[in-house]
Order: sequence, then structure tokens, then C-alpha cells
Amino acid sequence: MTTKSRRDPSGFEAKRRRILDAAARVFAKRGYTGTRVGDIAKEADIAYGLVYHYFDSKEDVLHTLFQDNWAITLKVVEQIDAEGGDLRSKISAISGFFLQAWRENPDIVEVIMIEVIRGPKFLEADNLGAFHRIFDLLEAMFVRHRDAGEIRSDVHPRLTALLFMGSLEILLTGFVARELFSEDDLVREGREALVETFMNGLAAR
Amino acid sequence: MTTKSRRDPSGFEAKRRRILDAAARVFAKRGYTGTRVGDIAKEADIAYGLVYHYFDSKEDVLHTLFQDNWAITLKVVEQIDAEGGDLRSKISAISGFFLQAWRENPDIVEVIMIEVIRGPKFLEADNLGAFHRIFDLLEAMFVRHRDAGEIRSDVHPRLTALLFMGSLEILLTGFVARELFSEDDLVREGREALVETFMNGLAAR
Amino acid sequence: MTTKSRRDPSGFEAKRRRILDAAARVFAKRGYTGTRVGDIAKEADIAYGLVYHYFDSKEDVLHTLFQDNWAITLKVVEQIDAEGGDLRSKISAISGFFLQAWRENPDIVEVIMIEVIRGPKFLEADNLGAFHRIFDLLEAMFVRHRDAGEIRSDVHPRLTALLFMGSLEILLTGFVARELFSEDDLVREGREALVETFMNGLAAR
Amino acid sequence: MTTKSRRDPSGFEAKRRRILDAAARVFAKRGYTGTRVGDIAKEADIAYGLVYHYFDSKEDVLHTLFQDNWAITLKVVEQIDAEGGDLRSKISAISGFFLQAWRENPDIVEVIMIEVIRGPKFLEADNLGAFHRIFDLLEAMFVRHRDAGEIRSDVHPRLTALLFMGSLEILLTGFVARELFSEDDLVREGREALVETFMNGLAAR
DNA sequence: CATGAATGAGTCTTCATTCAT
DNA sequence: TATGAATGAAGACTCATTCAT
Repeated sequence: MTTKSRRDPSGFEAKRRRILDAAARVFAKRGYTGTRVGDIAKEADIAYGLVYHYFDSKEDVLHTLFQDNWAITLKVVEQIDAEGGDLRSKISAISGFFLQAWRENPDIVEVIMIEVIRGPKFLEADNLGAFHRIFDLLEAMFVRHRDAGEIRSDVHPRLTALLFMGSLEILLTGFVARELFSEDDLVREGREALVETFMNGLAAR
Repeated sequence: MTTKSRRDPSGFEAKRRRILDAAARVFAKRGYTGTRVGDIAKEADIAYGLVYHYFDSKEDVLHTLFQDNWAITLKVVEQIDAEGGDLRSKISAISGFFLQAWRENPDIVEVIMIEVIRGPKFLEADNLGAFHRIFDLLEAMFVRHRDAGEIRSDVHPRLTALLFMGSLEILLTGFVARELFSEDDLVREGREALVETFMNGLAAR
Repeated sequence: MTTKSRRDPSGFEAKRRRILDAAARVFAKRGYTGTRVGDIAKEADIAYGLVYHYFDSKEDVLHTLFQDNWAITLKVVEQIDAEGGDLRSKISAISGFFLQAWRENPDIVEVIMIEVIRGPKFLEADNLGAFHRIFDLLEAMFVRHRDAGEIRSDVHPRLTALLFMGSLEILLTGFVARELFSEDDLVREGREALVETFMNGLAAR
Repeated sequence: MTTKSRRDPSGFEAKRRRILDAAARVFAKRGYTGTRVGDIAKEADIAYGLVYHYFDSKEDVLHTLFQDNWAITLKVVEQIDAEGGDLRSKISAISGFFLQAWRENPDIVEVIMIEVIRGPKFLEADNLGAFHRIFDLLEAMFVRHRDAGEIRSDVHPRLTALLFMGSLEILLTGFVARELFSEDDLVREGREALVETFMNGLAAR
């Protein structure tokens, strides 16, 4: 009798995750297209044929990377919104979550942002729906706070959601960020600047 | 004696541009990696190998697309800044230029944003310098207007430049935009929302 | 548990050699340039891309062909020289070795002589050093036998080494040889003529 | 009325030769295969399309290079043989002619030796016949001198012709020669060594 | 004669995926 | 599970040759 018991007896899930983590690292470094399946395997320190025991294809690895993490993201954003508080604190919390996630797993976040969301494959899959949901969440949030008189009445909720995600994305993906700030600075100052700009704008009172 | 115009009698430059335009279209549609050189040729309605008379490689085509257009962009932004006026009008003008450029040449703009700037080879090339310059320009602009007391003194110029470009970029690249708005709406409303958000923030007075 | 022999259980080296042999055959038949990688694969009865599991490039195949065999050649010549005896017997032995090698592997010998040594890339590579060593060996040999008073004192060792290799080469590469003699004749008569000419010249006593 | 008169009015032949010379230089440097038609044109300082006004194809250029020069070679060898004298002086004269030709036109000589004679195309053409004739000439020469009792009776005329051409070829093609001697040395010493070796052998008396 | 733009067949090389062991 | 040999489709790039001007 092997040690097979209830959860993940042979470490299947562990190795699967190991592959995903390795994939995130190499995808982030070389891009999805520039990464060979062999690169993932080498990074995970396994034979490259083994990748196909855990995933259907190279694309499936990317897909999984997105699905796994995006689900969490949506849940967190929903939760932050549900917990109440004013818009400023919510914007701050959401930004904080994204930036923290990036600090902990920069590779995964960047891969999702760059390779999945922008990739030509993205539109084909059911990814798009999952991705759009965050805009729905944010839009609804802005509507609610607008109706509560908390923000200007002429604010365009959908566009604002877009601008918010865009700003966040730019901070995250290392568009230029990595060149401009240290990681710590980015998390602290980036968040502050984003919150401040979004809530109060630049104009002097 | 050809009957062509004075300069570039053989139409060399004209055909070169034709190839670039064709390339922008197919790159935008299929992505850089997903585009075969033959696709560019077919789109430009020329023979396969002719692409290599005008460019060194497929990558050179992309490179040129970026260099040619980014130089113009920098010049325009510089000019807008130099012509004076308050920050709001400058931000509006710059946004307007980008959005207009996108309306006129959506393919080129998207290709530059997505394929060049985010591409894995971007950092290696001399592109980066040219690209960074826009942040320098914007940062200097924000500093000047801040020192003039026009915007809050605690504004972080570099980060603001980043957020500004990020917001613009999100509108441009069809992140999700194309699904959300008609083009006309995007140009008008997008600009307004961006200017308004950046200058005044969301918060109710 | 494979039933293969102790070393190289997967037959890696065996297949590598199979590819090399196949390559020698087709290179000899069509020349290096005239040979497609697919020709090598077909001759070795393997799939197209498998060549690239064993070699970096088509050129690497040629390179390896040279390196592998030239090393042996050098060793043999050294040995013949070291074993002593008079110059005539050494010249005879060396000629015999080359001619025998050609009889057993005419393709490899011809490919090395024609495609590698005369190839445009030969000088660039590290091949040259290995190649020159045979002239050094021969020169030293001639010097020794000259100093021993065995051959004329006015013999130019380096030039003689050159002429010797040239004569050998002409016999080997099928310069025109194949048209002139049957193989058996070539091996026997060619060696005799070479030895005789080199040792005694043509002049009647 | 143009200056068209009897021979080569418009310099047709002159330019044809210019192309041939240029071709010899680049063929010698890069090899036939490694040379693009454009390289020949650039070396001749003409537009590359123009090559096709003077020659049918790239191969035709090489072919012509061989035919033109080999005819002269045969004539000279015939002449030297016809003029009489002992074998030693003939061997010396023939060697001298080849070495001198090489000094004056190293490129042409090397191209003929390496690219034409050894090239895979060689056998296909009528080149082979022209080439073989020199062996016939030499063989006949050796036979005559052998029958005159001037050289050993057991000399194999055909093989000797082969060895003689091989030795000559090795000196000419820069097999290794260029690395070993200066041009002047080569012409003088190379010839002496060759004559001496062939006539008297290496053996001490 | 001269030019060089245009053509497109030909090849090397890469790499995702399969499969025997 | 694990390995890595084997497969072959796909695509970038070269270059001899043609041809309009």
C-alpha cells in the first residue's frame, strides 16, 4: 500500500504547481512565444515530456496560469467592495492587493497582464469573459458610490474603471516602472499617487 | 526619363511606406509573431522577397515602424508643451493627439504599443532611449506646472507621467476599449474622462 | 531495462555515428553545399529534425566529420614515426594508411579533403591548427632522417612535407584517379609510385 | 558615326574581361557557392543585372574562366614539350609556368584548381575532357623520356603525371602554402624542391 | 548598354507534440 | 510517472535570374 491518502497523494498537485511557477518565470523573462516547452521543463527541473502529463499543451499552461489567479483576484475585489467603506479606501485596498500580489509573484502578474490579456489568443478563449468581469465589478462599484454622492455625478463609471485598471496595469507590468522605482517605492508611492490622483486629481484647490 | 516627381523618382520611399503600412495592418491583426513575412507581402501586394529589398528582416520592419512614428510623437508632445497654456489644456492636447493618431492609424498605434514596447526585444534595442524620452518630457512638464503652483505641490511628477501614459495607453490599445465604446465615443469621452480625472479627480467637492 | 550494451545504452552514440556516415556519403556524392539536411536524414533513414538532436547545424556535421577522423590520422602518423625504421618504410606506411583509409571509407576521406580542408570556412575554425599539425609531424620526421644522413642534406623538410601530402591528396581525392585506375591498382601501384618517386626520383642512375 | 571600328568597338570584350577578373577575385576569396552575383558586380563596379548581358549565368562565368585559361595552359605545356631538352628542364619549365601564372593571377589559378576541377559541376561539363588532356600530354612526355632511357624504366607514366600535377597543385592552391612561404620563396624554392624531388628523390646517394 | 526593382523557388532551422521504453 | 528520442509542419531568409525603364 502506497502512501496514497485523501489529498494529492503522490504530489501531483505540487508538481503541477511547480511547473506553473516555472512557466511564470520563463514566460515573464522571454515572453510566451519566446519560451520553449523545454525552457519550462528546465526551469522546473523535469524532463520536458513530462509537461504533457500535467498539461495538454503549452497554451494550456498559460491558460491555467490565468484562470487560477484571476479567479482569486475577482474574489478579492468583490470582497473589498462588499466590506464597505468609502471609495478612497476601496481604491486603496484594491491597488494594494494588486501591488502586493505583484511583489509576491511579479512573474505571474506580468504574464497575465501581458501575455494573456494582450495576447492574440486571449479573445478566442473564455478568458475574455472572466477578464471582463472585473470591469463590471469596478463599474458597479463606481456607480454605487456615485449614486451615494460620494463622487462627482458626471463621472463615467465604465471609463473610470478602464482608466483605473490602466493605471494599475502600467504600474504592474513594468511598462517602465522597473526602471523608475525600487519595488518598495513602487508599492507605497505608486499606490498613493494612484489613489490621490484618482480621488483628488492634480489640480490645486 | 521617368515621369515621377522630383524626389525619389523610382518611388523607393513610396513603396517602402506601402510595406510599412501593410505590415502595421497585419501585425495589428495577427500580432508580430503570428504574422508571416508572406502576409506582409500579400497585404502590400508585392512579391515575397521584395520585403527584403527594403528591410533587413521582419524585425527591422517592426523596428522602423516604431522609430518613424515615435519620433513624430516626441516632436508633437514637445511642441504642445512649448506652446504654453495651462496644464489642463496641454493634457487635453496630448491626449487628443494620441487619440487622433489612433483614429487615423489605429494599426500603427496599437502595434507600437503592444508589439514593440512590450516585446521582449524592446529593452535590448536603442528603442528604449527614445521611448523614455517621453517620460522625461512629461515629467519636466509636470514639474514646471507644479512649481508654478498650478497643481498640488505633493504631486509626484514621474509617477504622474507614468499614470498618464498608462491611462492613455489603456484607451489606445483596445485593451478592452473596442468592446466598450464606439470609436467616436472613445475619442471624445475618453479624452474628457482622462482630463477630468487627472485634473480634478473623482471626489465630490 | 534496455538490453543494450553497457555504455551508451540508448544508442545515442551509435545513431550519431549513423548520421555522420550518412552525411559523409551524401556530402561525397553531392558536395556539402549541394546536400540538403533532408538528404542526410533520408540517407540515415531518420526524420528530418532528428539531425538537430545530434548536431547543431549542417556545418557542425561536417566539422565533426573532420575532427573525429583527423585526430585518428594524427595519432597514426605519430605512431608510425615513433615506431622507427627508415624513411622509406615510414613513407610507405603513411601512404598505406591513407590509401587504406580511403578504401574503407572513401566518402569520409574525400569529404575531409575536399569539403573541409578547401572549404571557405576552414581557415576560420579551429580546424586549421589540427590540420597544420600533420605538416609539423612530417617536417620533424624529415628533419630527423636528414640529420641521420638518410636523405640528401639539401632537402627542404617543410616543402617536402607539402609535396608529400599533395601527392597523397591527389591520389586520394579522386582528383582524376577514379577515372584512371581500378581501386585495387590505385592502392598498390599508387603507393609504390609515390614511395619510389619520393625516395629515388625519376632519374635513371 | 560612333568610333566603332574593327575590334571590340564599344569595349565589349574589355568589360567582359573586367567581369571575369572581378569574378576570379571574389570566387577565390569566398568560393563559387559563397559568391553572389552581386558580389561579382560590385567588385567589377557595375550593376549586377549587367552580368547577364555578358554571361548566361553565374556558372557560365566560372566556366569561361576555366576554358579561357586552360586552353592557354595546354598550349604552353605542349610547346615546352615540343621545344625539346631533357626531362628535368621540361619539368622545371612547366613548374615555372604554373608558378609564374599563379604569381600573376593567383585568383584565377586557384579558382580553376579548386572550384572548377573539384567542383561537383565539373564532371557534367565538357570541362573534364579539356582537363584530362594535360594528363595525356604529361603521360606522353614521360613515356618518351622513359623510352629514351632518360628515366627509370619502371616509372609509371600516368601515375607520375598524376603525382606531378598533385604536387604542383598543392603548391598553387594555397593548400597550406600561403602560410608557409612568401610568394618569392614559393616560386623559387617550390620549383626547386619539386624538380629535385621528382628527378632525384630524397634518398642520399 | 545599364540599372536595380521584382520574383519566388529553395533550405536551413526551430519547436510543439507524440511515443516507445 | 518519467524520460528524451523522434517527428514533421512551419516560417524566415537568400539569391539567381528576369524585366521594365
